[in-house]
Amino acid sequence: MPRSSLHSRDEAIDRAVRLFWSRGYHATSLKDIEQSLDMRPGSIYAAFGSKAGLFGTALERYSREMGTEFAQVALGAESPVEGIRRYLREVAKACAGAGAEADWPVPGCMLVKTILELGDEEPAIREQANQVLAEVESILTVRLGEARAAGELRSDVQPRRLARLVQAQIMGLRAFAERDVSKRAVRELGEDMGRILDPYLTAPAN
Amino acid sequence: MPRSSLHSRDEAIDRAVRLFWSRGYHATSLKDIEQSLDMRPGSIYAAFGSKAGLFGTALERYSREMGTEFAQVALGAESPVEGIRRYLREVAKACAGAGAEADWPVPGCMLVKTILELGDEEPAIREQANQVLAEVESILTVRLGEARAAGELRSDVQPRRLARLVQAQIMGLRAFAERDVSKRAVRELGEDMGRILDPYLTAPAN
DNA sequence: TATGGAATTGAGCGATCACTCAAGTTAGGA
DNA sequence: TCCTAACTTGAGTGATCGCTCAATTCCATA
Repeated sequence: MPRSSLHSRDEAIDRAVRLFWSRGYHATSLKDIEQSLDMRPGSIYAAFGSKAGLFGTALERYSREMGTEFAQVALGAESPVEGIRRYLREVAKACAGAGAEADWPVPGCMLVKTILELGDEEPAIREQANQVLAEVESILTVRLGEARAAGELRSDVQPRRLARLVQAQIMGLRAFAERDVSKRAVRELGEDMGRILDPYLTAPAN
Repeated sequence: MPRSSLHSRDEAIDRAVRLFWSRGYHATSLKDIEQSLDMRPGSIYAAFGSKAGLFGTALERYSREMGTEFAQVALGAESPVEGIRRYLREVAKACAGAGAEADWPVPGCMLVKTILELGDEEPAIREQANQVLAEVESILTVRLGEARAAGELRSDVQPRRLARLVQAQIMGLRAFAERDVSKRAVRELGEDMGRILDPYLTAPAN
């Protein structure tokens, strides 16, 4: 009976991700959103409820995509630790190539940008980002626990603690890449961060 | 002949630092500034020109204070590398204790928050933050060069490259500390980041 | 003590903010 | 071929944005 939707919700969310990811929450106006999604205020609010609602939906999509990307890169490696190293290299590459036309509009992680930008305002969104970052820590913890069980990591390694160190590497790498710095420097940094894991290995590296 | 100023410019800038540091650029309104500095719009604009001007002045003050803090902590140590390690520990401690009443209102670095928040908008401010971050890299490079010259670091260490790794540690540590995570986790992270330097030392670390 | 002038005030500027809703559009079912 | 209901539209809401400026205050000097 009804009229069908003109816009694909999927594509709208994708565009919102790029928009909020690059500009952040406050600097993105509804005018920007109307233009980028090619939707008028009424449709936007019918579909997403509010600006904060759209941001939350976009953040959820971003988290899922980043999770998939990590799984693809890391699980394709011959070992958990090598998977993390590969991921750091891939992140560095994506950071170095970031731009409007690229996969990543900016190097910085949208989750980190969110918890840095939103303090006490919009606590629901902040909590959402915190939740995802906690999940990332747990995923890394599991992978590193497997690595220890497999004998790749020293038996005295604390998986959760090392997971936090790894997560902080990713945060640091992506924040560093927002500087006005050469692509080479970013790739070298990704490489050096991978080597941080060496002292945690049972066997001496390479 | 004229009327003397009621407000201390110094104190006004200090308050602006805390305000912008915690809330960021966009989320801080002139209403907030009026309240925090106890100044009316006219006085604010007479003294600082614009909101962006005040932010720039605050960013400059922040940078100087952070530079002083690093110098005090790092130069008091027995060696350059030990100085950096001490600084990472001190940063972790400050992050863990951050809050409205503390020295640091939030853990995140104002310079990093700035380059993450401001993209193409306000390019002058972004450039200012970039400049300071480049100076920090250079300061670390010099210190690490001295460490290599003194035989503390292996002769094949590239000071600039290691400096970038260290800077990314600080960025990562302070970004991580914005998560809803225990103080203990933050302090452990600072400790673990200090140990990253071990493989770069000439003498085996204990 | 009178006064020149810097410092301060605060009402209010136009612009933009996130958001609403009545009216218009359009496809599917009867 | 209507009718109906979901979808879209865009002018317009009050609030708030960064900012201006004429009027006022009050100290340092003459």
